[in-house]
Amino acid sequence: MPELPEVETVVRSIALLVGRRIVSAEFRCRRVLRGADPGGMAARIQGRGIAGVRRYGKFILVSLEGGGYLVIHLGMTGRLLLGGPAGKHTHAILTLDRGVLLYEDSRQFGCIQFSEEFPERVAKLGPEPLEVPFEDFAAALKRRKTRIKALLLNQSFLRGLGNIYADESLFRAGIHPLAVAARLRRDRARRLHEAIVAVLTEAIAAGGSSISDYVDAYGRKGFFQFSHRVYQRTGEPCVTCGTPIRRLLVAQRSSHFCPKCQKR
DNA sequence: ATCGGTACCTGCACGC
DNA sequence: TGCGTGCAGGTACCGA
Repeated sequence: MPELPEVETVVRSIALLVGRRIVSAEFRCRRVLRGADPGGMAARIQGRGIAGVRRYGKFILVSLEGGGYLVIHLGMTGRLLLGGPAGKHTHAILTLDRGVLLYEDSRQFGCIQFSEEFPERVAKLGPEPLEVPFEDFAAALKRRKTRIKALLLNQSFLRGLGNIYADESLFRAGIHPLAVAARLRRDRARRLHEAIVAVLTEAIAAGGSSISDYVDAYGRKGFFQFSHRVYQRTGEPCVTCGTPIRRLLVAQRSSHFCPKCQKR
């Protein structure tokens, strides 16, 4: 679910947590702690103030007063909610000096971890797609022989794109998902760079895409799903030429494209 | 060093 | 009503 625009929307919706204090913490699921001890982790964050909330690709870093970070990834079905009753898939409850923050994740692909240092996993990510200069992007493309769709999903290439926005960007750039990255000519790389920026910017403005269960911290859905041109539109007519949208597997992920507008 | 494939979970839509 | 199948915004890990 949550790709860069959704995570950005969540981060903006919890920005008001800065300055509040974590009074107590409860962790109910070892899996989303990646094996850490629930009690020990709660003890380390209880009583600490929240100094900042930032997004790095699809990661959320909550920096704590006195040092250290809560490192949160929403996986496929993760949610951060301000208030509301805890449910079957509530794995973490942070009680604040004002309000409560819940972490829910039905598939448990996401995680919450505590790190004293800036986390290695985040440091290793590629550049932000909305910030990377075109020359850097083009040079990185040239070095990769993999298929462009797989590369766009690779977080060490760019951080934050997922299946929806990779497909939507490739459509807007007129590039076939199986095109080899290193063989893209400069003008096509330029179109792709511009398409990524445009798609992500529009999606953030729309509050992200709510396919099934994505909501922000107030439970509000996004509405960029109404602007998808190819993602999960298999068989429907291309908005540009009317050709039925096709689906194929690339790197084990569904890829949606127009066979006429996106030539190999 | 890079790849493609598989595993990890739960829930839902669908056909029978 | 229930059961089997396939699919879903994600990453980590394996062997080639």
